[in-house]
Amino acid sequence: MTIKPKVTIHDIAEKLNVTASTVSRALNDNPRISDATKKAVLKIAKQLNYQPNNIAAALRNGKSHIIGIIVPTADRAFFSSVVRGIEEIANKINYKVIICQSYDNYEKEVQTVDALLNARVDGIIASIGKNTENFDHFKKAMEKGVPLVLFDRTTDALEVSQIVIDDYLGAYKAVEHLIQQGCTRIAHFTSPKKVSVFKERLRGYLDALSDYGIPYADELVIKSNLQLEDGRDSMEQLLKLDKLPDAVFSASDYGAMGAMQVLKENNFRIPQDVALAGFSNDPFTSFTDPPLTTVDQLSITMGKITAEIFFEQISTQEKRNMSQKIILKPELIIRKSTMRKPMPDTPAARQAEHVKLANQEPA
Amino acid sequence: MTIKPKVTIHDIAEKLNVTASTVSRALNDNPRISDATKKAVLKIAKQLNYQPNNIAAALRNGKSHIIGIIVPTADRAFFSSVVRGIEEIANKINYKVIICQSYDNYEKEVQTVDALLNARVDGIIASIGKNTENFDHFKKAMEKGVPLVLFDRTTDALEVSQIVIDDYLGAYKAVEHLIQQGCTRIAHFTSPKKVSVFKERLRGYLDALSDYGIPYADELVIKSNLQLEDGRDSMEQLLKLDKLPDAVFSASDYGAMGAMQVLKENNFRIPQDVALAGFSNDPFTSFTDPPLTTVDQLSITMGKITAEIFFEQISTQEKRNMSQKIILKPELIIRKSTMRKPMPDTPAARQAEHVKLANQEPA
DNA sequence: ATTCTCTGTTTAGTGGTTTCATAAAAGTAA
DNA sequence: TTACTTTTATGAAACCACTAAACAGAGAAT
Repeated sequence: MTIKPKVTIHDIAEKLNVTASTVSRALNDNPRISDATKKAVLKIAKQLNYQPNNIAAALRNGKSHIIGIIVPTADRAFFSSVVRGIEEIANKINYKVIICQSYDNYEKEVQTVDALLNARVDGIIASIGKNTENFDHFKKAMEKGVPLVLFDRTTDALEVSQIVIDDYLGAYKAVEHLIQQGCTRIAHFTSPKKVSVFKERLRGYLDALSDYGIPYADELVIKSNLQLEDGRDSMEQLLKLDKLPDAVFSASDYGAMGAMQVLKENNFRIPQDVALAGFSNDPFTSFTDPPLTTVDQLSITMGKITAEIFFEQISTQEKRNMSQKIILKPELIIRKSTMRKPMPDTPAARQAEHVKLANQEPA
Repeated sequence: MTIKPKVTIHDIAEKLNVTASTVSRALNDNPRISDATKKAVLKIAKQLNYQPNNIAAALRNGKSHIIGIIVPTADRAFFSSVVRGIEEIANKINYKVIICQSYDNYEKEVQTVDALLNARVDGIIASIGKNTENFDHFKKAMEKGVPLVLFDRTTDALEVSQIVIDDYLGAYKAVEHLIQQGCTRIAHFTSPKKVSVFKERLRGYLDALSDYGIPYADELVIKSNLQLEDGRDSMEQLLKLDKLPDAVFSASDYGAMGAMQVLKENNFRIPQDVALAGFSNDPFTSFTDPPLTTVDQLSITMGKITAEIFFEQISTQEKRNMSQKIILKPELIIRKSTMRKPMPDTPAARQAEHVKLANQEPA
């Protein structure tokens, strides 16, 4: 493979006996250049196989046309969907996205923000790590004039736009649904971490119980990391109670899945003996048996809206310092794991019977 | 938010009464600068809140320390895992990754390569789109001296390093396992597309049958897009046959899942009546009932190896033009959907009984 | 006295973009 | 037609922030 020599606008200029500035203007379709010259430049550019150098332009313009995304990990369904949504919007207006993973590690997150500032990204879109309690690194970005937008895992400690879903409402809807299905002893799996999403889901759970006059029982709220194993452990703990729950609302789908496994291993019927609901609408939830009722987080939508808000903000100078909080309404996806009563024949009910996933093809 | 003024190495230089080059060297820990000067520079840099400008350095050095990744879509489990693996390695050596989606669209893929060349990425890692049959855009990148490495969806038409899994072997293993479980009429779901992975899986299926003396039956090989719905349709088609199959090996997990749904709706027992195996080890496969036997594609490993090969290649001049093809051995994940005979008590068997997913936490 | 070594400076890029200047062409008013 | 203004099309040079090759001066070693 012979590497072809690099060609710059100066090479084009030389060929045409004009200056580099003329070539630059011609390539940028500047109205002050005659059509004839533009055509000639374009022709030679093609002929010489000219490749623009964005880096040089970025240095001069102070804009890289690149934005940084920070997520805890790139391969979790929710985050990869958001990333997909962001890239989709960014791509349309010729922006590129750098993706960085914080692994929920505070130091890594700090370093990442710094690395993105070094790279001179035009802005940062982030979902804050689970262990982050100090936000100086994000403040630093803002002080440097780098716009910041947060999604899902956000904080009110920063004056920035945030896009979140209403975790409280999602949880409330789920628990309300369980109550309407006749459940009266509803357990809840939550996290001990100080992450707002879990606190909100707990609040939704508590309020729904209280609104429907169902007494709160301390032993029914179990804290864990909400992974599959934790869900199993939590369910086993519940099975040791004198009075068994007749429903479990887990703040995560994985937790609910662990509970489902243990229930089935112990020959409980779902939902007749114990109804089960999760949170996130992870792709796997539609494939369990029974399919798992869960709360959809509108991940792709969240990515697109996040990107739209972001670009709106960086495009107009006035909006640069405006911060807005967008709260998406999550959707309760009712599936068989909670259907103790026959559903009325609504579109939603039919949908619940026959679930399919979009946009998933084999590799 | 008041935006602080930008500070450059010149500002630091001025403060210390040295030149910018001295500052530059000091910051890069160049041995020609005395420790005293280095310390002084570092101190002032910190004091002035200096932020290095990678773009200027990139322009000067001709290296951006950014690599581009092109995948069909970023939110498919397999690809997001690979991306995760690549980012992980890249991050360790201070490289950033730009992620781009081709949506399996040829024109988009061509544009994307061009955009990455404009961005002056130090290399490109790509998985080729399903509809791409001309590779000139990749050749162009190589001609410009931008290293290219392909993974999973690759082509032999380019002289580049490729990292793939042995689809043939994976399929062979799956079918062999079905045969060993006593299945003799094994159907196969495949794709009509000219993508090598599916052709290889088909070849593995055929060879396993032939090696074990099982006759090939044309009506048992069904072509489709391999999505969930396609799997359902294909299974329904199979159920209309006079002689039903006693196993289905689908070239995709979604296809297998569709089949599982239809079989359960028709009260067939899995695996006793029909055994089921998929391909990809998508996260959902461990949560179906019964859990689905499938072929693991080692996605994170593939990402890491791809990144390692890539960086090895760009770091040493001699290796730049060396292309190697790495074929990973896929692993057959045996789960209940194919276990018609009791398993011997091996570690693998115990693992199949009790599956858990790593690194999956709630959002 | 000569040659190194150490530490820094000078200078010249890197590839575009943009401000300011300018020559030629075109338009306008007397 | 002449004199003056305006417009059009382009050039020259500065600039963005950093880096590296070539060069230089002081003190140490030979």
